Order: sequence, then structure tokens, then C-alpha cells
Amino acid sequence: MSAEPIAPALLAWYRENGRLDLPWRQTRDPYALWLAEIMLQQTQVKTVLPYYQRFLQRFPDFERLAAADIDEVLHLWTGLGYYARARNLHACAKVIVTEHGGRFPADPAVAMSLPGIGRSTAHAILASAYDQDWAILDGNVKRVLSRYHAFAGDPASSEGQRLLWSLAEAETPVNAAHDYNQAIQDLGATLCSRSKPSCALCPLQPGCQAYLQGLTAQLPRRPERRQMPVRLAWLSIIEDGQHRVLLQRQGPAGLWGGLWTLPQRARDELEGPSEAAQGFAADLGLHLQVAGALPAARHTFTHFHLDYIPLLMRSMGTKGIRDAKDLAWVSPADPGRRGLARPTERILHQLAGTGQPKLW
DNA sequence: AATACGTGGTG
DNA sequence: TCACCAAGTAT
Repeated sequence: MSAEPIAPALLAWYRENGRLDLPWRQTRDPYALWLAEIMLQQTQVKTVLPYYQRFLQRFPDFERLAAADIDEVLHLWTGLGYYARARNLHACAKVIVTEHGGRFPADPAVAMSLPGIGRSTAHAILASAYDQDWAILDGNVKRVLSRYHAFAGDPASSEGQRLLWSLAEAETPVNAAHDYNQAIQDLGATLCSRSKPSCALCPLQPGCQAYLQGLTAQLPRRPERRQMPVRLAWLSIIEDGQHRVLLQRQGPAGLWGGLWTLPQRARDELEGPSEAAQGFAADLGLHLQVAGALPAARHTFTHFHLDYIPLLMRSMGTKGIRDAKDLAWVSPADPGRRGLARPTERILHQLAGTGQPKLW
């Protein structure tokens, strides 16, 4: 690192232009800061804000969260995505209460050993809660540092990680990590954006190697593109005759882990409406309506095949359906305080409104 | 080391 | 429409 240190200009800029009004910047409560850091992983501020307020109101401290039902924790997380964060959050609160006296550990190594807390998150919390001088390295910091130092390597490689961490630590000022960490994130989230950065307004422009060399648009280097896998799933809407529908809890890992969804099968397991469903439909003289058939992108199911099966329940004989522990009949209008996968939530909403799922 | 994990917004 | 992006961690 040969250029000027960035902290002085960055901190001066932050005092005038930082987003000082963000709710997690109005507190030094380790619990609130921890919650914010977890929610902000891979998630933008605008998305987090309403979730943060609701969550903090319902679970204001480690003790309350540790004592909570996981269903309600996931309920408050519904729609935020990356649900392992919510499961880890709950587990982490329990560990903090039972093994750390209800106080967030002040040692970064101990903090990092907690579920859901990696190096950057641990450092962010300790810097803001306890005024410790730890560097952070998230997407914003990587982008700012990659540009300022014209780092053209692969940020995802182990060597790239190591180099970026060393840059991050070298730039983090002594006795001011708290403000500095916020400042560099704000810069990355506003002026030093991925596309079309506002270099004309940037306080780091005079020493920015990417800017001086005209490399801003090329840095940081993008990771290799991967083929986007297409997944299809069959979701079954199964009613019980009282306008309640069957939900099934997903296993603890994998997509929507711990959440409730409409009963589903991946396409590779099932080509079309299940034989069982077809059989029951035929027995009862009902038509099995395949309501929609559209492709899905990546691991986000934007479209579904829907088996619309308005049949009476008792006859379902699959293994999953017998396991009542992970099954629930719910009213689409009031599915209860359980974590719902977003697409399932949307379909329930449609059912509650019109009685028919809207196809998309 | 490479991959899985969500969702809403954007150009 | 659709690829890509946004305050990473766990395995």
C-alpha cells in the first residue's frame, strides 16, 4: 500500500454525508448491533429496516430471543431470505445466555465461534459495541479497497481474500474503527457503487488508483459466472374441506430450512402431479387441475407447477403426510405465527383473497 | 476450495 | 425478460 491512507478523508466525508440516521447507529447495545449485522449480511439497508424494527420490538434482548419459539423467530424473518441466519441467530442467543451470562463476548475469537458469526461480522460488532479497533471486510469494503488500490486479482480467491484483509486492516485507523467502518460501508453503498460510481463526489478520488487509471468500471473483478440452474417443483394445494390447506415443515437444512411450505416435490423426483394425487382425484371424481407450469430461476422459485387438489384429506397416504409433527392445516387467511417461505406465503394470500391462486 | 443459501430491485 | 447485484457464513 503506497497511496495515502484513506481514513482522514473518509471520516471527514462521513461526518457530513454518512447515513447517521440508521437505527443501528443510534445504539451501542451489543444485542441490537448484532441483530443488525446478521440481517445486513447479503441484504440491503432498505430491505432490512422494517424487519429490524419489528424483530427488535418483539425480541428486545438476548434472553427474550433465547426463550422464543423458533417458529416465531422464522415468522419474523419470512421474506428476508437466507433463513440459516435466523436459525443461527436463535441458537446464538441461547449460547450467549447459557454460556456467556447473557453478554455478547468481547473476544473476537470467541465471538467468531458463535453460530452465524464470521470474521467480518464479529469485528463489526466488537468495533461498534465495544469500540475495539477491528477491521471489517464486506462487499462494500472490498469494492472501495479494490478500486482505491487498483487490486485486479480475483477477490474470491484465497490469496485475494488475504490481500484484501491486509488492506482492510492497514487502512483501519487506531481508536476510530467504529466510525471508520461505518464510513467505508456508506461510501461503498452510495458513491462507490458497483455500477456508475459517483467519482466526482468521492472524497477518495485524488488517491484512487482505479480512477486515476480509468479502471473503475473493471474493478473489482467479477467472479466467474456460473450456469444458472433451473429448478422446478410441484407444489400441492391440498384442502381439508374446511378451506384449510396443508403445510409441511422443511427439514433443518437446505432451501427454506425450518420453514413451512406447501407440500412439494422437486421435479426430478416427480414428473407431473403425483400418482397419489391423481388416484385420489379419480376416486373422488375430481379433476386434477394443473394450474400453472413455468420455469424457475436459480434457487428462487419464481414460478410453480401447482397441483390444485381440492380433495378431502384423510386419504393421503404418503410418508410425509403421516408425520403429523411437521404438518399443519392452516387457514390461508391466518396461517399462524410460523415461518413461511415467501412463495408459499404469496399463494396463501391469493387463496385467502380469491380462493384461486393467481398464476405467475 | 467451491458451493449452497433468498429475495427484491435494477438496467 | 433476465442476468446481475446487495452489510457473508457454513460446510
